[in-house]
Amino acid sequence: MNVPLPFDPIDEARRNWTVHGWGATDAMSAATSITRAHQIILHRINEALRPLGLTFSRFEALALLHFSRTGALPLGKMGVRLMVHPTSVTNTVDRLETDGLVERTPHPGDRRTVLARITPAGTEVVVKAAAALAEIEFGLGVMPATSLRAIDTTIRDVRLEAGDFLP
Amino acid sequence: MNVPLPFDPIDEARRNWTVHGWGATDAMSAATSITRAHQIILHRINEALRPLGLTFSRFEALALLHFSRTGALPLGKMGVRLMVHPTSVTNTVDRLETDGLVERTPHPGDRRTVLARITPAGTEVVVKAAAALAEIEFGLGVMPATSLRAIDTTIRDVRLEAGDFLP
DNA sequence: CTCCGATACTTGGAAGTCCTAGATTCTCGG
DNA sequence: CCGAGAATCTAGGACTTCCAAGTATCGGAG
Repeated sequence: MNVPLPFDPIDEARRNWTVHGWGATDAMSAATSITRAHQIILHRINEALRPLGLTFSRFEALALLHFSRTGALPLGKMGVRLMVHPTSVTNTVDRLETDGLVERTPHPGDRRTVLARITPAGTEVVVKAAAALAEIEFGLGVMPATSLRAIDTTIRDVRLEAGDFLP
Repeated sequence: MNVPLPFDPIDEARRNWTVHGWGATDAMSAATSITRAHQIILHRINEALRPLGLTFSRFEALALLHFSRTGALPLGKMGVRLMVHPTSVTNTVDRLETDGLVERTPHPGDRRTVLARITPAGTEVVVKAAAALAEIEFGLGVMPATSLRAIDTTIRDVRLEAGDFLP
């Protein structure tokens, strides 16, 4: 399988970065860590969802619809809420529709807008998927609750500064 | 442009998650935050590298070669050090080679192995790119040094548990 | 010395993300 | 009321990542 390195590759990068005088070492290290963390948890999450025929992004879209009052939302609004590009939503909804978990319906009153509506099959799957993800704790089982909260709080500043939402 | 939401979408997800009794709310929140943070910094980094004709993954590969004693490494070793799949390295080196920033050379003594060697053009570009990234602080300029360190330390546990390296 | 499993890389395919560029449809100011 | 600009979605392309399979090579067991 995957043999672990005898040293931490990010520590090694820090050393090299410092030796070469490239600056912003802490930021480099944090950015690399976040990238790797994303990779690890995404892999674990998708592994847990595979038996259900879902991926993380499709699950997120499905959960958003499930949470909505009427079970339907305009694609554009979904993109904003999920913080992804509009074309990604089109792609995601395409797949979900192919699998019968969502259906597109016209918006009454605005013919530009398309609504995605979760189907009964979609509801059934999203509930199972949520249980599967809670089971593996989103791949973050080793992290104590205080660390999880700390990550949240710290990253909130970045999201805020990036203009995701108002204070 | 991108109008900020009047509320934090991750907070909203926490509420929904809790109301539905889906469990592991803190883990869900942290996983979503990490995903979003990755998205934000990757976008900023690639923006800063675009004028140089690089992407983040290509920069990482180039920097690794630049740091190596001889300027050349087997592709397999690069994959382990960069913590990505072997086929991703093949892809990345393909692009870098097309742009004349690295060249493939045979390994003396093992004909299975292919070495990627950084070229003078590659060296020139990677130094400029490092300066550009330090300039924008890897998209993490808002984060104080203590937060950057905290992120690092916390995520180290996840990477360790994922088998990235030995303690 | 030969054979067969392990290693190293590449190919082809599936997913996801984003961007640029259309085609519709709505809205509001003149 | 009508036309220009804004808003909404889709199409096509670039990029990354991964997986599954295939080819070539090495190296140790018998």
